[in-house]
Amino acid sequence: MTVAGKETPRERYRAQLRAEIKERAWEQIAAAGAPGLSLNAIAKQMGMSGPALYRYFASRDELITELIRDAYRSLADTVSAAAASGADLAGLGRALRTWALDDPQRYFLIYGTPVPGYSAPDDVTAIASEIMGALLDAAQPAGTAADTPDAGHPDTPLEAHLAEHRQWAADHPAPPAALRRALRFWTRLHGILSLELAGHFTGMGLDPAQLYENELRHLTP
Amino acid sequence: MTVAGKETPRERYRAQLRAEIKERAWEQIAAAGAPGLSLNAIAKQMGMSGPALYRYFASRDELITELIRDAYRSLADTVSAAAASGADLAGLGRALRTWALDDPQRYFLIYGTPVPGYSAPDDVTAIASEIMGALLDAAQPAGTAADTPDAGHPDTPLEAHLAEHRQWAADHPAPPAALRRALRFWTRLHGILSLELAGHFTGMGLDPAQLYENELRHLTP
DNA sequence: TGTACATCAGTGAACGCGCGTTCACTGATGTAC
DNA sequence: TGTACATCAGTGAACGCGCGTTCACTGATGTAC
Repeated sequence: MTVAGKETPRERYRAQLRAEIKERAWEQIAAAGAPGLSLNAIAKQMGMSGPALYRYFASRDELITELIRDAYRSLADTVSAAAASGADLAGLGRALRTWALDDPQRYFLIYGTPVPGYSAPDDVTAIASEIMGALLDAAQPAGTAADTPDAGHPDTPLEAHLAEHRQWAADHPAPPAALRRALRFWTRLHGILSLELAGHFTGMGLDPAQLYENELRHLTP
Repeated sequence: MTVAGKETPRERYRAQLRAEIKERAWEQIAAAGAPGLSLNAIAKQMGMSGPALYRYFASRDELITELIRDAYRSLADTVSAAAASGADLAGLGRALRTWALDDPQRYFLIYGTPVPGYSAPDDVTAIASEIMGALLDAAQPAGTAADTPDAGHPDTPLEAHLAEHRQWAADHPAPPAALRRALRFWTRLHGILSLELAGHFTGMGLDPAQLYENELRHLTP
């Protein structure tokens, strides 16, 4: 960071202000959810007039799109960092939960209720498969059949399906069993996590941490 | 239905119009998501003026609250009906998916991104535990230790936790293993389902139905 | 069966608000000679 | 080092819009005698 290089003071200031706008945007989203995001409200909170923000973002939609991108990026970095530090699947799972609890609305911006008309920018699919790639790296060593002769051969219809469509993991060359493991890891943890973040377990009097840890312990099969 | 009884024509008309307002509300939610729900827009679509709706709902919030209640009720009825017709856990799972696919935004109104300030009305927790009760009924016969002498004794910390806090299932007297099974059933299927409804699998080129069926097949452990 | 009254559905005007966005303009900051 | 010009951040007024909600009122429907 702080490469400075060709960065003029004006560019630095621009980047700084863009960053502050995003920060305030995240605060607003945390306080009222993404649909309540308002450029005018952000401007007011920053002590400037509404139209001023249009120097930094072409429209409200562009700002939201950027926030979504940043959310994906942040999650990918978190997962990759955990994987790089030698964490196993369970470790990645804990990193995921920590990241989600850190800002629930950021999690929901990625995995929450979709807005019927809107669809995420194309380039986030690349980041999404980067995330799945990190999961696959961690799923592989412990993969059920990773070191058996048949490692590359699917033994269930689902594994066959997954092996045929590998775009979601940027054509990662993991054995089918690992593909299945990684995907199941993701869907199961998302199940508990999204219910936790929405407060459903609290309403039921249950401890989400215990449910989550228990699910982590049963990832192998 | 059609009990008529003491129902005056005026009451009948009122009930009918209330129902039509709700129908239009669901259409709007399906088209633009819950945050885009507007009383004025509903009125316009029904060919009447905005203020007219205030004869039927005290406020926008009251309408939404009612829709949430109806969504819970509809899901509870669906699950109960499946259970009553002798479906096993997998059968309930398929009923759940059918119900969700029938109106994704209705599913998200219950299980989707929470609005930071808002909390669901108190009485829906009763319906929520009715749902869990139906799951437990179906989870019990096939419960791992349902007919062993130790049926009532938890054999994991999680089962102990679940057995101590049974409010979420209206104090249903199921053995701990069944509690764990039912809860896991719910969180895992919700994981796949919510990702499917949000379109994440489509973006990945995967077939949600196969993932779902595969997960259903692995519910026993 | 007919009249007098009460109930209630629906209207139209109005209030106050906040939204996204555009536009012409001021004033400060940087660049070129 | 100083002047002339271009760049660009930010302002304030304005546009058009839709929102939730209130209020006084009209007109139809039901009720009581």
